[in-house]
Amino acid sequence: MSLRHAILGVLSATPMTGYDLDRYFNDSVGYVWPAPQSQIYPELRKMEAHGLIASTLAPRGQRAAKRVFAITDSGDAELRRWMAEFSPYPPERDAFHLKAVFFDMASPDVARAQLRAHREHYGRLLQQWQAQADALRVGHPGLTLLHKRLAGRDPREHATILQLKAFAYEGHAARARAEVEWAERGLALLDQLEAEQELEAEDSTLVGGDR
Amino acid sequence: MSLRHAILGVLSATPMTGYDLDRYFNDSVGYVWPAPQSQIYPELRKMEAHGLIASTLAPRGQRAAKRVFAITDSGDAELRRWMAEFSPYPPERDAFHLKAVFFDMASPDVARAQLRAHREHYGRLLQQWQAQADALRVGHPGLTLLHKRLAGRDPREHATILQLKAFAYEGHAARARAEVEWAERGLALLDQLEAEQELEAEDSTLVGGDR
DNA sequence: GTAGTCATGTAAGAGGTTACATGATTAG
DNA sequence: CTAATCATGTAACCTCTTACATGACTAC
Repeated sequence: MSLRHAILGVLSATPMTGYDLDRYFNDSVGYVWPAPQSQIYPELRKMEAHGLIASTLAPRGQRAAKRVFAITDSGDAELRRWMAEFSPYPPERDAFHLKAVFFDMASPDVARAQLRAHREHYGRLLQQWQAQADALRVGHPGLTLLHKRLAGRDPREHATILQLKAFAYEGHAARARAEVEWAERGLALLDQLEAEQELEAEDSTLVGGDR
Repeated sequence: MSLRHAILGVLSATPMTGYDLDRYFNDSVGYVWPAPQSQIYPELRKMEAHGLIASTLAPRGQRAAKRVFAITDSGDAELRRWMAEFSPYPPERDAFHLKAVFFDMASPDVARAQLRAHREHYGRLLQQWQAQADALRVGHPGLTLLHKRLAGRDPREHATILQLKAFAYEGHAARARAEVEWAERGLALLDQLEAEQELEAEDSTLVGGDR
């Protein structure tokens, strides 16, 4: 049910169409819950049926219309209930870490290539998340949604809200940094293990008496 | 398809029944890909149909039999192909981090309780993973599956294999540690923000001239 | 006019969760 | 004998992915 709460959270800042939500979740830098529109539109209709959100038709050009969704009191209550609830943690399942468990089945070069790709991948994510957090800390967001959210709150709260949002992004950044550092330790380990192997090979040559 | 490769990886150490795999994935400390038996048994049959594994019936007591699965050459090739392949990364989707994005919607006490629970959860995981990695580094595994795996390998490789397995567990530990540290930074931030709020409240009282 | 964006949907299928169901074997 | 473990399955349901489909609007 996390998509539902992600939508409630976003709509708590401002009303939006399904299309806007799709762009926010998947295109914008601040995406926090990636979801395809094939999931978003049906979920919006379910949420409206449950009374968590309400839609109005807004004109779009001359003939067309678009459906704008706004959070209801019931939706706001559900968001707050979820915030206070201790949600169960899903099992830790990570395809790359699974692969790492079997690195001894592959050549060092294969393992090295995998770890390099892993480092690059999380390096990119780290940059993104950290930039996002930094932008919030120094207070020049450039984020329209955040501005709308702040507009509905007491100005004395603004600094606190920015700090908390930055903290959330730093959580993603911290994870990414842990992956980068782990991959780097792995690359160093592979070098070390290969150097040891070569030493052993030399030793056995000497013991064998071939020289 | 990660369950498939998790199974191939485990069966590359020794043949097993579906029940053994279920226990390894879900009960043992070294679990790397949690999966219920309702997924394991059908997957085993599919894999056998594809020739990746082969089963033989082994006697069990007097009347019953059990089906023991062993990896085939084709399964071994598939495992190696997957090891060298660069698998796409799934989108980052984390329910707790989503919740953190909306901490400004909740009271500091609610956020604090959430972060404490988060710290405890990952603290437990960290202990588990780190203990696992440490046991491997000092070389007293106590893991039957690992012993079976080593039995099929050149003794000169044993130290290397143990180092690589320990490295894999450290990856999980590193993630857990990042979560614990992030949660602690969050708790400190909440204290700081609340202290600032109180100062502001005092200031406005003074300005208001009520004292 | 046409390309790109805005806007909203449907359908098939993979992977995962939870619950139900059954029966043999072993340990006490 | 009884409880726990061994062993193997089915069924319903949910989430997410990928692909297909349609049409209006806007900028050039």
